[in-house]
Amino acid sequence: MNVTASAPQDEPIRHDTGTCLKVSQVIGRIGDKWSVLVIIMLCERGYRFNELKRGIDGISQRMLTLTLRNMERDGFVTRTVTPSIPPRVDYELTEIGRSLAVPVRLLGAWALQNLVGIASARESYDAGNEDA
Amino acid sequence: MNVTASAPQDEPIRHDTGTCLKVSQVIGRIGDKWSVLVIIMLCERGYRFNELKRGIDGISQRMLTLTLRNMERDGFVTRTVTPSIPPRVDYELTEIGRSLAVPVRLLGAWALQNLVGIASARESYDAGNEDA
DNA sequence: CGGAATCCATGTCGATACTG
DNA sequence: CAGTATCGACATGGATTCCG
Repeated sequence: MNVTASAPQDEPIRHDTGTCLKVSQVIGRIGDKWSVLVIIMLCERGYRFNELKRGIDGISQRMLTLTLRNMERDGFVTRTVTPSIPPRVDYELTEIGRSLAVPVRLLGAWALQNLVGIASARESYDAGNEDA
Repeated sequence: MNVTASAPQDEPIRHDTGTCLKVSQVIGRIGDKWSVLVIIMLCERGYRFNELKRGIDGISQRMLTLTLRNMERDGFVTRTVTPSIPPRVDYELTEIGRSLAVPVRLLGAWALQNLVGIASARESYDAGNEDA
């Protein structure tokens, strides 16, 4: 384990901590509290700031701003300002953002299929440990 | 947006905040700092505690324990104790854990392909904002 | 070896208030 | 409308120490 340099070509897919760390970081980034919701919502079409805010139940103004800023920084969304009165700001997924949406939705589909299993696994676990 | 009940059957895949929230929670769970690394490493084969610790560069004993506990609780890994001296504890993915590994690896593959693009997007963004 | 317990620094997030 | 600024609560994570 811990192949920091390149693997010696004698194995299919090596574990490589360095690479996996980066992968983990990306997943950690979109794994924050709101990014996935924003991505999935923007899959449909572009949205304005307050549309997103209303669509994503429970998100605060602050967190929506921060989430969008991070996604913009990573190149996942575009931010289009129309300097009218009142001002109008539209967000939409970039090409890379849409490509990200694909595996994200796959993970989402997996989550949906396994929600019940996970919940019951937790129950069993918690039940088995409460007699400690 | 915000279809809490069922969608009015006139659209293919509705956004449904309630469902997406659960999805987001699952992604948030595996989106923590270490779970993905553990999952990917356990894909190869079962590992002992300290093997995992050595394989995942930078993880503390505490975080490995917590991560494994959470994954065990969700039913992703099994924990097998062999009460020898010294004690031996083996971890391996369950069936559901292996099925989770599939979309996780897909997301990982996406991350690998887009690492460079993301990095350069950040540079552009940071460069464009430093004159503010 | 495989933890559990404690302590502490930092990060994350929500609520609130203010701005152009 | 679409933010920014500030604050405090809470969660996350690392270091260290102790235990069976």
